[in-house]
Amino acid sequence: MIDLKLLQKDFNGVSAKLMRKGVDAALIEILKEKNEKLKLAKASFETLQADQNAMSKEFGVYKREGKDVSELKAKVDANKIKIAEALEIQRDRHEELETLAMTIPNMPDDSVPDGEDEDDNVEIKKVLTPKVFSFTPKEHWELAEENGWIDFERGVKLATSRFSVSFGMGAKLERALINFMLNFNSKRGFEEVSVPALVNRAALEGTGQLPKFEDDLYKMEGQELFLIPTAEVPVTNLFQDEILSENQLPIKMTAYTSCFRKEAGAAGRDTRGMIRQHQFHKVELVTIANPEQSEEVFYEMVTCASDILTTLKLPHRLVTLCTGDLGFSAAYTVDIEVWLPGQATYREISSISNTREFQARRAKIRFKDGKKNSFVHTINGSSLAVGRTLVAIMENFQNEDGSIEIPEVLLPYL
RNA sequence: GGACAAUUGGGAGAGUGGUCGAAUCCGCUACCUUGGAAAGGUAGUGUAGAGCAAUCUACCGUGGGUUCAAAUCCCACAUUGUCCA
Repeated sequence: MIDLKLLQKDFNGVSAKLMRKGVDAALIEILKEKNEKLKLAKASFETLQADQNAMSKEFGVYKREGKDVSELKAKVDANKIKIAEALEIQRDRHEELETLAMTIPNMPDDSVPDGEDEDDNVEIKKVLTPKVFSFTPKEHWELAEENGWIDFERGVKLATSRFSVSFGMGAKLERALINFMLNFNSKRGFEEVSVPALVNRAALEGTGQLPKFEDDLYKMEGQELFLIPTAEVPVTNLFQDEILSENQLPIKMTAYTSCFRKEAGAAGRDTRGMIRQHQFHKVELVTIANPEQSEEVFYEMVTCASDILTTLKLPHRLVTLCTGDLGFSAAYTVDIEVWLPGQATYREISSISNTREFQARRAKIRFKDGKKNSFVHTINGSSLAVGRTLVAIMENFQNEDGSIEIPEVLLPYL
């Protein structure tokens, strides 16, 4: 959530940053007004309540001394009505403010380039050179079917479109990749955690998926539980409402989970193959950090994800997301895009974001910062989407006859 | 599914309708003591909001209610535990 105190203090600065992310200027103005109105409402309620408390104390004294309380009671009763009214107003205003504030995205960092969409993202560097094929490389769905690794029709039969089934080596490779990545991350100091795939509303509000993006989440019938769209949600919220001690930080974690997304806004995109599925496997990295560490940890995580691809010998590039492509909670994001020869293009395989205090403020994750409590920074990133990694392996390591070389580092896991 | 019990600050744990933001112990922090440490001693130590400040407001699982006044009484819900099916 946006820092309302900062908004009051530096309205122009904050609104300039939010406007870069496409937030309507009028909305920011309204937010500020609502915040001021709430403060006023609170102040008048608190004054009345203070009077009430004082009179109540006096009441006790009167009783003890055996004095007549009827006059005092009349006063107190009258005040009570005012308090009820003031409380009502305060509640309404609080709710109004909250409703609006929760839909305002994080402020982009100054270093984030301006831009409309992914075409305006800025390449940082390329790692490994794509191999030149002596034949026309096939797309992964062809290879997957030829090798009997993935069955798209049967996925549809079992569920609906955008579901698939892996068989044999396809399934083994998925499992191998998951284990390989988790081990890789562990060696880099990320503790492995295993978390629920269903979470409640508070968790999703904490990381910013709710209230704005409910349409993209699968919700349980008759229960306030949702399937997680990413492990970022349960892992980050592990520390919801906690005050950590400074020496616990940074808390570096890695988790494998299935992820579930309705892909509501992606109708017609990537309809073939397993690039965009409703359910997919992902190994995630999450760090809860001291603000002083967060930038360093962020790059550590980017490097970690990139190194996994390098170890797998998969060519990829790093790009900085522009304002238009930046997610709701992120202050800045680096995407890693893997080379897909079949499509002759780089496709997103990982996304690492520093949300700074944004999620911490929502989820109330703080730490003892000397005498006072401060919000931590939260950084999350995919240590690779498993399905897309499998796609990359298929397309990059295909032979002319349609067979596929298995990356050496995965052999021990098969 | 049913019966009963519990839910208090970082942890343990007390709490009479008003003097309770809450005893006590542990922990933690600072200081004293020491050559240094331990032990011991002294003081401090929940969170959030408003205010220059004094100070004020809210919070004892969650949400309601009774009352001038609720951690304390009532109701509902949640969670945990024990017992029964």
